[in-house]
Amino acid sequence: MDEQPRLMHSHGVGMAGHPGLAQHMQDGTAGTDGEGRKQDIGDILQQIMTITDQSLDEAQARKHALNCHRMKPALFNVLCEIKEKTVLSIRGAQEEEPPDPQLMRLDNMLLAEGVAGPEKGGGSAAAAAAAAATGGVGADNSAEHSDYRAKLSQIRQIYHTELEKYEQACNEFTTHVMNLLREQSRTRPISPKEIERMVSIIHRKFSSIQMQLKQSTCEAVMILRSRFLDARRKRRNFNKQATEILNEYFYSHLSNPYPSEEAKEELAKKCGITVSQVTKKPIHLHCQVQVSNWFGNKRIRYKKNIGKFQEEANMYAARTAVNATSVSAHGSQANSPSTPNSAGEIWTLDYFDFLSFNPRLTCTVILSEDRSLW
DNA sequence: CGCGATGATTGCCG
DNA sequence: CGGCAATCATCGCG
Repeated sequence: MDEQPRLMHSHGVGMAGHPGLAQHMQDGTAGTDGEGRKQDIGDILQQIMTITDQSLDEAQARKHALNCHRMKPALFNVLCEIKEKTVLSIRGAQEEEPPDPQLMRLDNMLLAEGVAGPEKGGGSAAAAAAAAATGGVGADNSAEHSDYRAKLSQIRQIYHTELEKYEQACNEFTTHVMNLLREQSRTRPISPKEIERMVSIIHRKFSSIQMQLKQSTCEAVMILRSRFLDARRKRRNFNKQATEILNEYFYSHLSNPYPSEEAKEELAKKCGITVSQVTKKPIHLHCQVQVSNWFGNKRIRYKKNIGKFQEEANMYAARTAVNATSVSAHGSQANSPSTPNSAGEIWTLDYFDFLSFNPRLTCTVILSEDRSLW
């Protein structure tokens, strides 16, 4: 290594250019006769003709010599510094980026759908949950669900292989570029920092590609969802037993048909309404929601047209009354109002407002109960 | 096929 | 956040 400083001269590429050429020039100037000159010119021409043959080696040699120059590291550092000041300072501002909210949204969704996350764990856990939930009532829709799950796992697989492919490509490309830059950094000023920046640019580029993948995967899942699980498309009526139970509760709590969370859960369990009905959100605890839906619909529809439900009401009231008398002793008719509206109000509506709004119902209500109102 | 029944969704409100 | 009211979209019966 200590002989490097002399390399340039020993190779003869330093200042005079072509060594042989310089030699001959000197010889030429030394000679005085025209013959010698002609000879020299001929030599030069000859060498010029052959110079292209040597140029590659020549360049290599030159490069090598330059590399090994003792001032090279210092010069390189200075150049890097200058470059950094001029170039990097311009771009330096936009370096850091906050985590993209869109990307986070996509990630969350993929995770929630069981596409991302643990390869088998999330998927099979969700599948198991779905299967367990379906076990209650739906023999028919378990087939639907399995179809859905199959498609979903297909999507998941594609997603993962693509993701892996991208990651691999990213790594390969990064190392390639890094090698290239490292190689080039021997002849032109490239600081490690710059390489780092390049790498981060590459990563950003690839992650934007990944985001596209995530986007399209999300879309695919949404389409799958709307195809298979959109409740409105694939609505199933509750079976007869379930509606019986729900109606029973409704009419026996007619004065306050607002089941608590526990009651809803109880009802859902009793009816076998698990997630048998299709749902939109991640398959979770939708039994209560369904019960809530049912009660919401029932309340509103009952209130809208009590007359139409009168018969039904009487029927269930009679049934609960029979049950009450047959099962228990006589005194406990606390929560079995055999006729509706014994409290004088329909839940939220004041009684008199209600009457004035629905004159045709006055007969029903008044005749049925509560003479004290007269 | 038409129409009422019905479960689910959406927007609004307290 | 839960309930209400309106609305949607499918179901199921005649």
